[in-house]
Amino acid sequence: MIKKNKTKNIRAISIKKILSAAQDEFILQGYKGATVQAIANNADMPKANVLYYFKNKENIYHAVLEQTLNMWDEGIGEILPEDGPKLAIEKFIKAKVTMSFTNPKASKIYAMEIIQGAQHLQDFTRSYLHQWVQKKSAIFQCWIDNGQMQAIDPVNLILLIWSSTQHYADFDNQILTIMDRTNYTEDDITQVTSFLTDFILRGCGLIK
Amino acid sequence: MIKKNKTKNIRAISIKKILSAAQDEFILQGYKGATVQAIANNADMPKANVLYYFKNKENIYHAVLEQTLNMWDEGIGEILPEDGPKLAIEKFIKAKVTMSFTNPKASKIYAMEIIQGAQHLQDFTRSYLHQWVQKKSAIFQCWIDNGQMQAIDPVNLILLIWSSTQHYADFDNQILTIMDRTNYTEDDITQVTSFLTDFILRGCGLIK
DNA sequence: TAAAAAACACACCAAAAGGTCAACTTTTTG
DNA sequence: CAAAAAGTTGACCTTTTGGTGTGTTTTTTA
Repeated sequence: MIKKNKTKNIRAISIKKILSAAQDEFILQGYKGATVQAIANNADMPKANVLYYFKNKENIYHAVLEQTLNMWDEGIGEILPEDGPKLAIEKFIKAKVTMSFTNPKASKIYAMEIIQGAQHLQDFTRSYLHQWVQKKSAIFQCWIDNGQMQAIDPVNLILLIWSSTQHYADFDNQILTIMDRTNYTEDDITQVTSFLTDFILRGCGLIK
Repeated sequence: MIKKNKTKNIRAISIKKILSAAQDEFILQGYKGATVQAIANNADMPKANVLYYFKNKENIYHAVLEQTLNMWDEGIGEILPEDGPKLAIEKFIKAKVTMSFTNPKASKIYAMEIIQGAQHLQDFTRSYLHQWVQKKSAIFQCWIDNGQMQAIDPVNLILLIWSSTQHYADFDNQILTIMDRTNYTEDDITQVTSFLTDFILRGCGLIK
């Protein structure tokens, strides 16, 4: 039993190393540009060993993508009817900003996949997204109908929150260049959260 | 003289065809994934002919990138001190939204380049951007100091406008999936412009 | 502790792709 | 109209790279 854990660990650790190395490579070089050899070097193991754990490059990418989608899913935040518009938006923005700053790589992989036409994304992922937006839009619409917030198109609002938060992850290079810095600091995350929260709540007419 | 124009035309037309084909390929496949052969097929000419006009693949990409940056530059819009905050922001948003809908490909190429670490972008481009933001921020700061608008961090404001407008180009696939459609319509551009203009002006406290 | 299973790793192969070359055609020039 | 310049193209070469095969070592099992 004790020994069984050892190989399980070897497997788990190896896969983890490979996926982490692969994520970096896929971001930097794109799907085709990332070579199995480079991933192997990055993971400190021979190429054949990488291909022992994953049949081929596409499987590696799929695993990275799956990991990414899980993170995206976890970090998407929740919009609950009982929270009301103000608190719900605050929570939503905070979740997304936190995600962007703590896991920019997942955001980048996802962004590249979508920009390139979501060639590797399954249909169910797409319909899942569609449904998510549908459901959350309905909640916003309720609040609008109840007079809890003014009439603002919920879909466009969701898109704006997504784009403005994810931007800090996807375009970190550009933003850091603009700010004349090399890394985000702990401060940035709170600073950006408060900027976006204020701005968007005001845009929604929920604060003055 | 007349004859001279003929070859000039051949050249111009060929280059145009190649760059257009290349842009599509680079978006769909990434830099490494795009093959000269595929670009040639797409442009309806043999590979050797493509390489007659451009020494190598990197040069093709550089030409596409240059074209992209020029468009980005033209479409960036202007922020003029004499316009005052309200009109300036309106113009800025309109320019960016129009760009996103009429030339999504340029936006995508640019986005991918930045996400991947701007490996092919010259330093001067980066410093240019830095200066642009610096200059425009100063104008916003002036308006704030003059009491023409409330104190909102100009850099984050510019980033929000960039991200929220470009999102419609870069993530068009996702957005269309969410909306259950296959193409943007003429209407979308005006609809999005008015949504973003209202929302952002309200976020800036420039309208109620 | 010995056999089986899992992990490791070198050497190799075949296909893909970037790029060159040399011959040929069309257009321009004077 | 003839020579030069520009454009076209198939064939070929070389490097890269995804993937396999085979033998070895380590770990598990009973």
